[in-house]
Amino acid sequence: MPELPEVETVARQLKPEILNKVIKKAIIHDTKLIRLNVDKIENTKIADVYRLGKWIVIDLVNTENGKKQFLCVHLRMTGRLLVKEFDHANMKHLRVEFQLDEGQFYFQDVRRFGVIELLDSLDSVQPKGIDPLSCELDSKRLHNMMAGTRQNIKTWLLRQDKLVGLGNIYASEILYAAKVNPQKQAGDISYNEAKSIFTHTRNILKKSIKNCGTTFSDFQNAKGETGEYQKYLKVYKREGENCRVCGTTILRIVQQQRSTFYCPNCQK
DNA sequence: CTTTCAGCCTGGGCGC
DNA sequence: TGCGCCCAGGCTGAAA
Repeated sequence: MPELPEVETVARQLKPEILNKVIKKAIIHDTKLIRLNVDKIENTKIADVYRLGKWIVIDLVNTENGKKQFLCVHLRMTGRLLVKEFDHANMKHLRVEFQLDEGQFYFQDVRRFGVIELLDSLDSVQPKGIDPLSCELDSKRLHNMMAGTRQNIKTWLLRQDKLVGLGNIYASEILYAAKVNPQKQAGDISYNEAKSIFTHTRNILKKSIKNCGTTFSDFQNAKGETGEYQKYLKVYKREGENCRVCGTTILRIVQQQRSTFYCPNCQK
């Protein structure tokens, strides 16, 4: 599922392919995407491409009047932003195509959870939480943020108003690496545990970005390729298999309507 | 204020 | 072969 490393991968790959090109036309194939105002996007030059939380932001400048706009894309579950050439006949679930002065890019989404909209301001997509890769975050701040909350730590890690960018895969992987039981209350996390969670969050996200993210079934990067980080997953989707450290059977539990995978021996 | 939870959406996999 | 059912999960908005 697109979490921080997958979104970062798409933004990084997309940028050199479309930077400084001009959007000539957008064709919407899915009427659910009414928030995208097609007329206003014509003749806008792509000034930048980057990640903001789990959003991909494309800065646009109108070539006629200089007006700035932001094309914001949230992949949610199955969304893809693709720049590769397409055989249109085989292009299932194509939602929007953007025709450039040179080439094109596409938004494809099987399950239609994805969001794509043209905004005058970034206010509505500005993350409330802190980016885990930001230099503003450290162990002490993370520990302070958890103080007083009764939610379990796994659910807390998914809160985008606290940390931006973690999803179900990395939350399980981080807690396994940090040897913290996912059912523990966030408010009961010790400083040393918070420190371990902080360190492993950074390391896991960075390693996943290096490997172009995780692909379980749907994720593809901007060039239509899968990620590689699934090779390194220790607990996610490994229910019933053995822990690679101690051999104990990996468990699956449900927290907040979401699967959590963990080793009951390593994570006490 | 905090925390919980149904619903959105589709395709794949399973049991019968 | 096909039908019904369950599962995957990021996020919103309403309820508790």
